[in-house]
Formats: sequence, structure tokens, C-alpha cells
Amino acid sequence: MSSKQTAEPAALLRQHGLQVTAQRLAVMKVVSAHPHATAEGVAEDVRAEIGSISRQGVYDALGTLADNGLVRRIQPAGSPARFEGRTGDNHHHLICRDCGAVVDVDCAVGAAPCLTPSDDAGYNIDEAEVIYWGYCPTCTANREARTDN
Amino acid sequence: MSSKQTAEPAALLRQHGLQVTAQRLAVMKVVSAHPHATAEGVAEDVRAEIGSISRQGVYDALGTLADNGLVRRIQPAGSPARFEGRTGDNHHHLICRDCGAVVDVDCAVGAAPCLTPSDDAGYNIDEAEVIYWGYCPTCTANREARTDN
DNA sequence: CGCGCATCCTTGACAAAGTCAATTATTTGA
DNA sequence: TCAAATAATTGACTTTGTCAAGGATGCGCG
Repeated sequence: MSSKQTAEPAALLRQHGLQVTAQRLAVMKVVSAHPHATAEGVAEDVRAEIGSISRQGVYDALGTLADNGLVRRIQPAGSPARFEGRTGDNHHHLICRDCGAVVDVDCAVGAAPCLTPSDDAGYNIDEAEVIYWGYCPTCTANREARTDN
Repeated sequence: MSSKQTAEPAALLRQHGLQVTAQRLAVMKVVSAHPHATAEGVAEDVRAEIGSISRQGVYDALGTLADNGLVRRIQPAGSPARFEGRTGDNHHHLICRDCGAVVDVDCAVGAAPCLTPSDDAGYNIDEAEVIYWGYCPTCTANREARTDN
């Protein structure tokens, strides 16, 4: 019990030299409980958690956590930014063009092969972000129904 | 000379059942001349080309062209949408976290392997978008200079 | 060549997402 | 407990993009 739980939120913050505040703890909790939430969604859930938080507080906490790798920010076209707690495991996302649903997928080819493009143009690459676009089962069914017409 | 050039902009528009207008022609020209331009940048260049265009005209033209596959829209996090003329060749992008510079790269593993995630969750996938994040040569140098301090 | 209809463009108001800057509050080490 | 450093709140502002109504243009047809 006295051992360091790496998942202990307060300890994680301290490990990164960050102060421990109710806002940050609540944001961390919400993000891991509801992956792929938007900033707005996080704000709502945080308010349910600790009563209130300012918009700026949410952006600030999410930004700080993202800068320190405690949270990952993804920004699909046509949708506000979304946040999730899974970091550092090289997983990617599958997004529905119709309803915007986001699902996690592990990297297609294994560990981190995506980190080796055919020509890096001299860039110093540190991440490969992959988004698979398509239609989720529900929306696929809707579209087929329409086509069969 | 009289043969159909598939790259003939006006013909391309007609092939897709679209009217040929000065605005669309100018937008197409600008997008292929300046890949990765933002909507704002396209608007400026189009004005230099044909005198004037409304903001809505630019968005409308870009949207219509994108819907018809004549232009590709990419939307990197932390940056407005960008547009390019290269379509259908499964190439990806390399973006600098500092200066936002965008560079094309061919698909890392070949044709379209990205279209086969390890688990498609029942989704009907039609595109895989890959963004490599890192630092361009110039910004890498700047950062190292700062670190060597 | 000119008419009419469909399509397109312009205009101006509006909305969403996020940022900036100044002030106030909280955390935390001494 | 105190003071300095760090965070949070507040409210105005910016950027990027959309909506809706009306005028202008492209283009098939006679």
C-alpha cells in the first residue's frame, strides 16, 4: 500500500514538477474516465466533480498535462480537440465521418513503424499520428439502407 | 494540342458536373501552385489572380472541389485547414511542431497498408491519414542551440 | 443571339473554439 | 505561519468557419 502507484494522479503531477490542485486532479480523472472527450465535455464533467471550473482553467490544465505527456490531445478535422489518458503506447484512432465516434486501435504494423517515413526531409520526427476515416457500423447500415432504396 | 489534357481545369470541373467559374479556376490554380495553403492564403492569392473573391466564395469553392476529389483538405492540430492539389496518391504529411511547415512524404510501407488496422471495430474504413510530427531542420537547429547553452 | 433556370457568388450577421492579459487565490518550501 | 512561485478566474478578444438571403453568372435551348 505504501508502494508508489504510478497511476497515483497527485504523484504523477509532482513527478513532473507541477503543483497539485483540485482542478488538475479532476481533469485527470475525467479524461481517463471518458476518453476522447472534448474540452467542453471535460469542463462539464469536472464541474460535476468539484463544483466549478473556468473555461480557461480547463484549457490550462489540459495544455499543461498534454505538455507533460500525462494526457494526449487529438484533433480530428471537423471536430474540436479531444483528450485521452492513454499515452505512450502508440495507438491510433478510427473516426466515423458521420457521427464522429472515436475508437482506439493499436498500431497496424506493430510497435512504431510509422515512425519511419520513406523520406524524412531532414525532419526530427517524434510521433506519427494515424487517423482511419470511415463509417461506424451504425452509420454504415444507415447509408446502405438509403442506397438500397 | 487539341487533345484532352486531363489536367485541364475547366474540363475537370465539367467532368464532375460543376459549372466553370473564374473563382473556381483561380482557386484550382492557386492550390496547385501553392500546396498546403490555408483558406486565408488561397483567398489572398486568388485576389491577386482575379481581383477579388469573398471569403465565403473561397470556402465554397474549396469545399466543392474537395467533395469532388479535385482538392484534398488536411487539418493539422493547432493550425487552420490546408489544401493541396495532389489527390488519390496516398501520400502523407510531415509537420513541424514549431513553425508549422508541411512537407509531403510518400506512404511509409508502400501502397495503402495503412488501410488495414489491426482491428477495424466493424468500421467501414475508406482512408488512412498519417501525420508525422517533429521539427524541421531549421527549428531542430534552433532548439539544439538553446539546449547547448 | 438572347431567354430562363439552375447554379454560384457576395454580403453581413453569427457561432464555435480557443487565446490573452490582468487580477485574485492557492500551493508549498522555509 | 509567511512569502514567493505557481495556478485559477474573469472578461474581452481573435481566429476560423458557417448560415441565410438576395443578386449575379454560366450555359443549355430555342
